[in-house]
Amino acid sequence: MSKKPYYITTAIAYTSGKPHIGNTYEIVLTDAIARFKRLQGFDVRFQTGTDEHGQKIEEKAAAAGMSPKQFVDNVAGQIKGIWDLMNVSYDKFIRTTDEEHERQVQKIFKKLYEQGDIYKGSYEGMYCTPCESFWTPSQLKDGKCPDCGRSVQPAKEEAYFFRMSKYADRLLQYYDEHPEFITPVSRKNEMVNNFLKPGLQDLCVSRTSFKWGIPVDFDPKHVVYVWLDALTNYITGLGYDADGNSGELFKKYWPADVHVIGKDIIRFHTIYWPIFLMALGLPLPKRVFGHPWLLMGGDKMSKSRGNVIYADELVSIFGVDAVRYFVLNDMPFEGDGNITWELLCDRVNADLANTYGNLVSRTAAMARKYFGGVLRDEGEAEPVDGELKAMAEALRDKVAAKMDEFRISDALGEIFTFLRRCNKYIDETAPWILAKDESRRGRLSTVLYNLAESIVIATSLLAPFLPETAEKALAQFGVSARGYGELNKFGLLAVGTQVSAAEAHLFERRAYKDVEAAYEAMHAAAAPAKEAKAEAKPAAAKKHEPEYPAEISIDDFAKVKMQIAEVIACEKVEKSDKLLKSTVKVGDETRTVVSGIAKFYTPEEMVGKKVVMITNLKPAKLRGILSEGMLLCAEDEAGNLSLLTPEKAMPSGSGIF
RNA sequence: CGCGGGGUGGAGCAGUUCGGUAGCUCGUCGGGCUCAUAACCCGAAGGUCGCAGGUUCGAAUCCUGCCCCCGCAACCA
Repeated sequence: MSKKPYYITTAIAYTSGKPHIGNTYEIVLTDAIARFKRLQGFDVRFQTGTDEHGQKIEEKAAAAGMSPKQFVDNVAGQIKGIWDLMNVSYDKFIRTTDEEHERQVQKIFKKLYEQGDIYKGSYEGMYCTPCESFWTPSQLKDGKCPDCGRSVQPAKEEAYFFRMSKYADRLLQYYDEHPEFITPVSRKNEMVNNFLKPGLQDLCVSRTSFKWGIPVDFDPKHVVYVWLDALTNYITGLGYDADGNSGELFKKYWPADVHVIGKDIIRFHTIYWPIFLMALGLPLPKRVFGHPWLLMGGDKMSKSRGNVIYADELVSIFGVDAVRYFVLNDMPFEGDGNITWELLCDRVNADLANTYGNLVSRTAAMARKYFGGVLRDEGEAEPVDGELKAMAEALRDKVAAKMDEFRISDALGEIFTFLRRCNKYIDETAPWILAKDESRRGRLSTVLYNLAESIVIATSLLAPFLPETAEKALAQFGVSARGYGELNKFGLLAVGTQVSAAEAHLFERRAYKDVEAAYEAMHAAAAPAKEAKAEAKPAAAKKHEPEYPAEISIDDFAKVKMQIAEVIACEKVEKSDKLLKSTVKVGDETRTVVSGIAKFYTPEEMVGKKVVMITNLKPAKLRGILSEGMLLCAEDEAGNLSLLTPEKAMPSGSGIF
């Protein structure tokens, strides 16, 4: 009997930086599903990888003084390192810079072009240079830019487009015939109502404004734009060939059983990707699972700190499986999940250490103490045993049912409900009392056997989620994981099995205080002065990490003209929570500056301040107001801002060197 | 009228599709037990299910309006 193939993928990670715990969640989630499917006997292929092209990477690489390729090699290495750290059992790690992928993307592009699905067109419209925006004639106000009111010029940018509308009906039909295609189903209506019903726009699939991408081979000033490049990884990674010479893997595994992705890119996976596949004449994936996001809880943990948490930091404090457990267990099926240090401690202590770890220790300890570590079963059953056995035998299918719906947290819940039942069984049978009575030795042996057997079953089911721990736990009982086919039967543990003589705790309880201290210690080395206010916002902390070149010349510095400016008037910008519009005097000149400091300064206190301003910055419009410069601020880790002011009174207009 | 998600005992969540005694974990309090990682077991307190209307014999669940929070977007020169 040959195993049924099961192809599962994650979205490929964008190589613009180190992935945080939220990104890591997706891969762990997918890994748990993949491992569970393997346990169930499927021939699983699990693919993940990195998305490495695009303007943003081109820019980041330049800022870091590297070539784009060096840059992505470095980040892809980091990402792979974290996936490996998390014990992710992927079969293929694809990179969009892989030669074979690039070659196939070019072929696919050409094929779609030749069959008329892709056509050459252009963005067209009236262009406002300062705003860097295109406008349609109907958007213009009196023939001028609706934002800044200045004149616009007709402009055009050449690009290739994909004819989406042609396939819309077929796609809707596919949705109808495959109600499970979009999971959770609630997202389906969103797609239909927002994108399909109003009529699909053609999708731009090439760019000329940057170079770091896969060139269109018959028109090399274009590079293939992200989605056609990224999405096709799912087939190129299997050896798909656009000329019809696809490899064995592709024949075996395509179409995918499930694409696991973040809910933000559901649209691309449930509209554009199926349509690309239709155009290529390929079957569509069976399912797309859009999981929610993991958010860093608002600063609920005492003194706040920067909010971005990385998987490797968590692992160094809690261990791999505790982190896996947390993200798998605490992520709701639909709504976004929260992560806080307190919740993490809570989970590790209550579930992993107390319920599970302690159950394993106390069972093993009793086996050692009462029977020298040998598990026997003298068959003295009592009615209490029945409930335990029935629950154990039903567990496998309950877990599987939850897993089929991707309800990971519920699946774990089933296992832990059973583990709690095991703890209760110990109370009901009170082995320490049986041990005092020589005539109850037989009963005692049966109780311990039942416990060990229950642990083996539960642990075997836990293995896809906590692979390392499961191995350790089973080793305690001198056995290896039980096959799926036997997991619904109670009583298969061999009599005479020897429990390991060494005591071992699966998980240690963690005090919140200690965890906090450990985290601080870890950061003390990297960032000495880290103190934050409760208002710290993750975005603020993250955004201000410009990647500076190692050094610049004095000429670079000389380009920036900074002067003292005096604020003579200031008001809040309407409909903005961050912006203040200031009128400043620089020498004899009066200028308007818009600054994102409303959270830290009131308009009243701004007036009269002498501040440092960049006066030769290209003007830009913010909220429709032209800002003619920039006020310099210092920003701490928490995102708190402080304006820079001269230390002694200086006249406005003074230069700064 | 930008888009979306959410408001259920102190905390985190389930339940809302197809209305019918409000459920789980943690925490708190009380009790039990001692094999075990101050663990485990039992019991209790604690909820106007955001607000206001409506439909209904009956609404957390359906309808209408409103309030609040959070993402995204806009925007932080």
